[in-house]
Amino acid sequence: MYTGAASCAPCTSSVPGGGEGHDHLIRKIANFSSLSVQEVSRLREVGGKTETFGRGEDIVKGERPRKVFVMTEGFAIRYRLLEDGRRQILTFLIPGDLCDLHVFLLQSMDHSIAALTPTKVVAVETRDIVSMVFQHPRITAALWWAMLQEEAILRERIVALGRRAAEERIAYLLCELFWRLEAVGEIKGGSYVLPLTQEQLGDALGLTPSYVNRVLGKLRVQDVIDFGKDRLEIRDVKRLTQVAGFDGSYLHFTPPPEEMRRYFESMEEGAPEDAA
Amino acid sequence: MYTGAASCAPCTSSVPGGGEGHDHLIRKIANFSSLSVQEVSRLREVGGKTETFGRGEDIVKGERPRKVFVMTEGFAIRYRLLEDGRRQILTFLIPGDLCDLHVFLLQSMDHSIAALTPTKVVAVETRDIVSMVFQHPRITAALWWAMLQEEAILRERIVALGRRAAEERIAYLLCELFWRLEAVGEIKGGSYVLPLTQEQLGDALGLTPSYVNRVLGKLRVQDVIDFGKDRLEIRDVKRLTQVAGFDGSYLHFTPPPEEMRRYFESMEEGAPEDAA
DNA sequence: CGGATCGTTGATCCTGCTCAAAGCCAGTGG
DNA sequence: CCACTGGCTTTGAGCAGGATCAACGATCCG
Repeated sequence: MYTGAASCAPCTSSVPGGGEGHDHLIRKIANFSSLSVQEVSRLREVGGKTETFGRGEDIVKGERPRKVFVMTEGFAIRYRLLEDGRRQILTFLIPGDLCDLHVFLLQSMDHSIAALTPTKVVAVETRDIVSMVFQHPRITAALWWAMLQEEAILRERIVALGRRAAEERIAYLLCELFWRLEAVGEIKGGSYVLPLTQEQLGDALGLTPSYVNRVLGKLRVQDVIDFGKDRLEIRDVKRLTQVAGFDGSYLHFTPPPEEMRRYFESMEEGAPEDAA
Repeated sequence: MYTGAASCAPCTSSVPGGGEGHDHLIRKIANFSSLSVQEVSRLREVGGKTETFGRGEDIVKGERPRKVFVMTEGFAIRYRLLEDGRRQILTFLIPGDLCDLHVFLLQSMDHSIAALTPTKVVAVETRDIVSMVFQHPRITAALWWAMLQEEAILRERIVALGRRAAEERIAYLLCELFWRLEAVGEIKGGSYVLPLTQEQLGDALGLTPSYVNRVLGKLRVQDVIDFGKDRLEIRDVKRLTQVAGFDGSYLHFTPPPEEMRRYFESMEEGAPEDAA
């Protein structure tokens, strides 16, 4: 069994095992379930060519999606533009995130994805994903989990936008990114790479750049965080968490219920019917 | 082939075929893909006992989810409470909606679901869903699609909360519900059942009850809508759409790309590998 | 009839927006 | 090495969309 780095607590060791492939993804999944060595290598071999995008470049435009992307390096956003130029950033994509696990069913994307920094993605053929899904229940479960997490993140954003004040929102987002980056081993000490302008932060949180600036300033003066030059330093995690009212349980970095694990394992060897 | 009511345009005929089971679900799916008669009956037989909930009752509390629910009747909300009592409504559930297609993977729910009106749901065993998924690729595709749609709705809500003004948000939500109800045949003429208080509307849109009231008043005076007594009457769809800046394409009531359809159909008869 | 819940309206306040100008780089070109 | 530029941050002054609070009507229901 490959268990990877299964803790939620700080941990900065690098991922074991070979190439540059899906290490972040595998590591992220390891927070949730343990895949067998076989499964891990099956996952690894599901790779297409690596594609590279420059800062600001669109990874997926509005049109019909063809492939699934796995982020392997960089920082990207999903976003939507309104006709009058208003922009809303929907999510941030970090290494290990799946771009569009099943959008191939759709006629068109309802939003775009752009790289904020030089970004690498592995493009996987839809067909490879689908056949893997039908062959490896445990991998399927892991991918489902990733989708669930993604959805939970969206819901949490809704809560933030609907019911939290500016300061809370900002603190919340910073907490969330901390946990997510943590889960793929991208946290060094108390800080992480955050290649965002204040305007982009605002576009994610429904705020204007100047106001974001003021709030950041306030948090800096209070020595809670220091956000500058593409890097966020968290000076006081406790305070930040508290300001945010953050509770990370929605990220579900926690193994699934025991029976479910068993159930998926039992499907591994054929007969899906005879589950305990 | 069962094609059901596959149009997006107004249509009020009732769903053909037997019992009270998953008719709304099947009808909704029919907007997107056509299932065979076999598949439809397979779907129909995946039913557990029907459970009933009264107005205001919780359907799913915070705890560990065990089953998948399919809404067959009524109107419900997913919501989250913050510690200080603030509430955010995340989504509205209408007949044909799946409650929690794969949350069984999680240790705990991060939000709750409550009935706004007397509501019926069919509780399906997780295991039945999972085995159906592995046996019927086309059904799987349909369920995936439903999940995608759900996610798109969440994203669109984020856009609304982040970047739209109060009036736009309200109009937007009303448009969305119109389309969704339309897709399951719950629109009569220009109006639909909307058993919401203004406070609940506010909780969904990040607004206070009084302000919701003012905006509704304004829209009523302008003869765009009339919202009263658990029913919304749309007086001027064009104006409403325009006020909202609504574009329904994110709901993806549109068949999937041809090759994908073929691909899933090809998997129907065994060998997942030999796709065109 | 009394009580609850919900809708309506007004007065007032404040969070966060707008607009504008000035500083601060990092990169570029001379 | 300097000047210039363009993006980003910082700060200020003023404004407004929507919040708050409070009171009063409806309506429903036992």
